[in-house]
Amino acid sequence: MRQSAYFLPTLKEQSAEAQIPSHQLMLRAGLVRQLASGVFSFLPMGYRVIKKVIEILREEMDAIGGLEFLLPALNPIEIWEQTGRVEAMGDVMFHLKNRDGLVLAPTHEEIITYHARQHVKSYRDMPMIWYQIQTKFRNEARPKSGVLRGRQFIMKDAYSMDSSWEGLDVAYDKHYQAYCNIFERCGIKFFVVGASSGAMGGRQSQEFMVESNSGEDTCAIAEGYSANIEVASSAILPVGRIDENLPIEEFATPNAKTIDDLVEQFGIPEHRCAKSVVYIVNDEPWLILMRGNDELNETKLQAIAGTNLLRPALSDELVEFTGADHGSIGPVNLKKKIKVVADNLLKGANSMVSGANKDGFHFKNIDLDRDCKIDEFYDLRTVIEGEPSVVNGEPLRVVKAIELGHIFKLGTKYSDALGATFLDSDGKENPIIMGSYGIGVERVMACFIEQNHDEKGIKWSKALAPYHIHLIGVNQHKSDEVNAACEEVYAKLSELKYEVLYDDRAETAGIKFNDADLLGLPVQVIIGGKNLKDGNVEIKFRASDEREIIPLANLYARLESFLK
RNA sequence: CGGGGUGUAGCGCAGCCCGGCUAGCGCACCUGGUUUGGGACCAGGGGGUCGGGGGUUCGAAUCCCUCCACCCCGACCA
Repeated sequence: MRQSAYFLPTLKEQSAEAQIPSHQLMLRAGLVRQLASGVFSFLPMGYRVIKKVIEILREEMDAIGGLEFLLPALNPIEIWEQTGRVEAMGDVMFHLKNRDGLVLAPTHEEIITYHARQHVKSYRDMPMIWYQIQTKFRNEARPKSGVLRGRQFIMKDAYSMDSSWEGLDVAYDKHYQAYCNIFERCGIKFFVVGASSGAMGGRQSQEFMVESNSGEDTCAIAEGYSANIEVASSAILPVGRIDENLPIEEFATPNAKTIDDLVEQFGIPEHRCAKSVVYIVNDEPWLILMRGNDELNETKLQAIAGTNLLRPALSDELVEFTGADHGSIGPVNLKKKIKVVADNLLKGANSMVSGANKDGFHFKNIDLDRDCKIDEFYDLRTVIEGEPSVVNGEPLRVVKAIELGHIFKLGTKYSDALGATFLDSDGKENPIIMGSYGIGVERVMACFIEQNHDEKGIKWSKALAPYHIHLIGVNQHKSDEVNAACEEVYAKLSELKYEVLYDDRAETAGIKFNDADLLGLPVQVIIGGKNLKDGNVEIKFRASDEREIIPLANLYARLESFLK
């Protein structure tokens, strides 16, 4: 492709709008332009990268037996009502204003299940893997970070259908391996974490993550262990018992509202404090007891409660249920009998301090076994950097990460809701057992750039590069010899089927070099009078920024050995 | 949805607080000339509803009201 006839609007100056490297570089290198908040146009060069990503996705999905569909973004709302997800999605789902009964699909479990119900009627019809690479619409409350969180984006979404749970395990493992292949082929460094299934429903799920300060997720990782902070646990020791088990005693704490206050004013060790919070879970109050200043992990609470309809109680609710306001709540002498759950670290603990359910007072010497009734114990806390890993005690690192892909064992949530059943070999009707697997296409592109750039621009891998070779004529419009050599090399490279971008513009050398480094094609072939008079050309490898000056005659062999 | 910020030529910005001649600068663009291996130089030129609406004023990019868009932090997030 001749650059003189191409549309590649590179920018010398940086827009203040773009805050993260991938967003800045996608704008500067002429790959994308923003049309509205969370909505991007892909320009020809950027779309070539998208197509490279898509082709890798397609090859790897086909390799595990996936069948490619193209499902509509416009969906009848009735199907979504049958699975209860109109409510679950809430504002995230786009609804049309001038046509009742249609929504824009944020994902496609419902539609896949709908078609499966029509045609997958026997255990002999499975296993099946159906996938598509298609545009999703999500009305994000706050789009951000360029294409990383958009209101419209391309997703590779796949769905497995099996007649047995063992079959689901097989399909899940196939996707796990396919995803590893995909990200390795793209040249992205990633890790996999155990994750929460969120509102998707289902059992096991894992996320494919890229460590990045631009990420919105937080993960705890150590050798042999990695988990989303939403589900991560650690081997930190329980509070336990001390020998001196004194009788429970009330004491005045007029100026202590927080655990920190108790620690400061009364010298109580932080881990001997039990913090109480009240949540309204499905309209039912739960008192939740946590150690010291441990943070309640709401995602874990949602998983335990089996609902995401929960919220912290309001002040007047606190008084109604416990008898006290914030800062004086505890598990002993609750005004009303409400459900009490506690973090595992508090199991069997004694000599604890907690609120007395009377404003301005706390109890000390609480023995959780003796003085109050805890209904259930769960892992409810959010892990903290440095805590020992449950695998081998190594300290956990807590890092920010971008979610690139997510695989779920859905189970029968959607097949149950939509009545997608099959007959097994005994002639018995069963719901189809499903899995769901997604990769954000733009995120793959952005994550690659996050990991592969320098101050001058992008450093594309061969797999994702929009073109492989950047042929640069240095002042070729002033030299017939240079121009002739460029034209000859361009013709030859085209004949050899290389993907070559030929910068034949009448621009100065500096502009061409800087544009080339910004765009970041893997190899630059630089033809100028300086070297050409000795029969040489220069090649520059963008990833390493190494240069070689070689005889023109050797160019093709050198390129073949590099790009092979 | 709460908090903060921004909106002036295609892009990046100044001017606004403290109202006042024809609204500026850099880049880009057009014409002519000189240059030519890391974002050249000279000369000339085109391009503006100062985000929209309303108000105050002799006079508004500038002050007030209101709406909108975009960015950032938080909440939320399959």
